[in-house]
Amino acid sequence: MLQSHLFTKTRKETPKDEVSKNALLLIQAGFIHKEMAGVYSYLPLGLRVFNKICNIIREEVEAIGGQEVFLTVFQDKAVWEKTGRWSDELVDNWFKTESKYGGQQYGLGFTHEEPLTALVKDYVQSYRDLPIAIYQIQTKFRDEKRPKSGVMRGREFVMKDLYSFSRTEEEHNIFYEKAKQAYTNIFKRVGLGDKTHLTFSSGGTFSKYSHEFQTESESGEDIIYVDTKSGLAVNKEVLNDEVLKDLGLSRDALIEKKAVEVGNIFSLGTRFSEPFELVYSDEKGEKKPVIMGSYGIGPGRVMGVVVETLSDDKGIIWPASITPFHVHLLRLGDKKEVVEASEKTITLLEQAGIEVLYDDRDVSAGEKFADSDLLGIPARFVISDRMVAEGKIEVKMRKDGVVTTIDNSSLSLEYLNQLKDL
RNA sequence: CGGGGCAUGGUGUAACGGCUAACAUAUUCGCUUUGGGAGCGAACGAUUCUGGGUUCGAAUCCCAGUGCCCCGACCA
Repeated sequence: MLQSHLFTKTRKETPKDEVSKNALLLIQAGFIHKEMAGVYSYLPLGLRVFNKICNIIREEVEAIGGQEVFLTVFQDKAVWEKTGRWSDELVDNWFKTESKYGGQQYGLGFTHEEPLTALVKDYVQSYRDLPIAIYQIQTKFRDEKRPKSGVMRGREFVMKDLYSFSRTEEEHNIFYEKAKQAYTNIFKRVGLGDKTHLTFSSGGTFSKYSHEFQTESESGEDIIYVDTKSGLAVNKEVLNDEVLKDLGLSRDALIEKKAVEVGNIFSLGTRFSEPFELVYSDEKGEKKPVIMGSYGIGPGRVMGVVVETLSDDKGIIWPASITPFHVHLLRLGDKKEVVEASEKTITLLEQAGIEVLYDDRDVSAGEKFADSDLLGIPARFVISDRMVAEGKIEVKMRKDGVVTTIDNSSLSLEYLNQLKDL
């Protein structure tokens, strides 16, 4: 990709109407664009990161049997009245709208338990139809009283929401554990593994606990207590002696941390299957309620947390798994030999399946370096007069700043492949 | 939703109630330059958030609205 053609631009100054690190950097580097408070558009760079996060989620969710669907944003009032959740008293963050012709009311989905349960009822009647796990990656709308922290808490945001439908408690628990593992894998793969803790939180009506995935961050709104030994954590909301005893944790070993909730898994029991009469016939022809669970991750929030957690004072630092490009190749000067060497290297890289952002712009070296640091692509290649004369390429790693020079002719496939997996 | 703050070219800022609203950056053109946001010259770019009011005169003072940020409350 030619940087001169890339639809976006870095800014020298940070926007004045943002304070949070994630929004400051993502806007300054040209990944996102602010539309309104709590509402952000994705530009090409941001979308590439976003899509990579979504694809990692897809891989892990499908590995445990999830099947992707795409439900509607518009919500049917009648469906939500079945659980009572159409009510503005019960749900305070609905956005609702109506047709200016018939006056028909629509809700803009803030979650999708109701419509999906209603939908599944049309397709599940027998024990043979179960278990199933259905997920989507979909825009949600929540009328937050106060959007804040950049992309971390918006009025419009995308969420991966997965719902499981099981025949029995035991079957549900098996899936629940798989989901827990899948989530652990996801956060590890996007580069948040070290700082993300499986956290016990309140469970609601149908189970004692739910589990949150909380990433340590000063920008977080939650307080968690991390057990230094196991890495498990307890949300402050549920921390008491009984809980500690339950979990076999000692108060002395806990460390208080601020954290961001990046994922959450929840046993729903029959909370939704009952009002919708979602039942199946078992082997004996007896009707039984379906046991449900729900599992959410916000890919945009994940992107924000990665920026919060991994950036430095020069800019963003992307993990290779979700970087918009694997390599940022800076061409210094426009001498014929330099251009040729650059293009040759790009061909080689792209043949190895490496995504390259090629800074072909006619701007000063300093500006290219500064932009490169800001954008945060993990490996920076520099091809200049000096390098070409020596038959070399300079490689600098964004993460630790380590600079090496490699022989132009020795770009082995092995070497290149590791750039995709740093 | 309660409290506080802010609103000026695309972006970031300046301007005692008083000249043609200034500077930087970005953008465009020319020349020079190419290893850490380069230099010189020129050009483009604003209904000072909106609506009222005070005043001979308002970016500036007052009122209302809107938007944005922060603190708090809230957060399946």
